Amino acid sequence: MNIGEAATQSGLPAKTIRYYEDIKLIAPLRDANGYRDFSDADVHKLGFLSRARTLGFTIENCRALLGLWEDQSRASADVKRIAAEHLAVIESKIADLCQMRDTLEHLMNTCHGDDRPDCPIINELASRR
Amino acid sequence: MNIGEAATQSGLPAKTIRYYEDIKLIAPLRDANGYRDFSDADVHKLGFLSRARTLGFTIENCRALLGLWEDQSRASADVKRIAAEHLAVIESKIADLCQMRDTLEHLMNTCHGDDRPDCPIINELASRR
DNA sequence: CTTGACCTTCCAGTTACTGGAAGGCCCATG
DNA sequence: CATGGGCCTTCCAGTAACTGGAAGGTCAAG
Repeated sequence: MNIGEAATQSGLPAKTIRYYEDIKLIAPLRDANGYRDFSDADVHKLGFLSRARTLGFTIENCRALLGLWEDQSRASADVKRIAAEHLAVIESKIADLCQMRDTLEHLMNTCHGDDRPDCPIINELASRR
Repeated sequence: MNIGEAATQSGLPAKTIRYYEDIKLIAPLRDANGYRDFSDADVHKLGFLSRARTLGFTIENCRALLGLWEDQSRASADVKRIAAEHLAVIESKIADLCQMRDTLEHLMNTCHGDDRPDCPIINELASRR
């Protein structure tokens, strides 16, 4: 099938699929006219990538996971380790963002937000520490 | 003062400070030898930028906030609006990450993570939907 | 005078795409 | 048979916010 159909079926934009071929995550065949020809297996792989990316795995994580997926004899521990590392990254990001949110919320609560110039948000950012 | 001292005082790497000059967030004077010469006001501004960036404001947010900081007559509502928009972005990111975390945690709990090949994490990623 | 710590500019790379230009291919309609 | 629209192709550039490194100038100490 052509890239448009593969895009529809996998839920990934055609541009992204071409990019994934560029970085050698997939290698669809080519028709005589130069068009990419995606097999069901290719589309399945794209779906895998789409789901892994949705879970926030990096491209290099995805490359590793694809390798493990295709290695019928890999240990589930290998997969779990990648997932655990990724989970740690996610949790750390969440913690950072929550910290930001709390600080910002606090600042917002102390700022009256009217047309007067006095503003605790700016004051806090400007304060030498 | 030289860039090294400005870096120490502001907590920003010298590279980042040069970058901020590049994109016209700051405009330190120059000594006869070509070295940047940072005033206390410059360093203060760098501290402001550092704190705003720590709170996750984008560079363009920072540019706007700097403008508001230097405008003694701006309304606090202007600042609060930027902060509120930013807060919404942060909260949306947190929600996305929490979603990822929950899904990943669930998958990790169902994966025994030993040396057998069967792995629910991979299976889930591979499942056609 | 040399050494080492500074400083300068410029170029390239990072992540994961995304937009757009220029041009080829395919099918249906007039 | 021509043409138009919708596919497809490649290639180049841009995004955000730095970061690393090379090549070379400056300065203060010994």
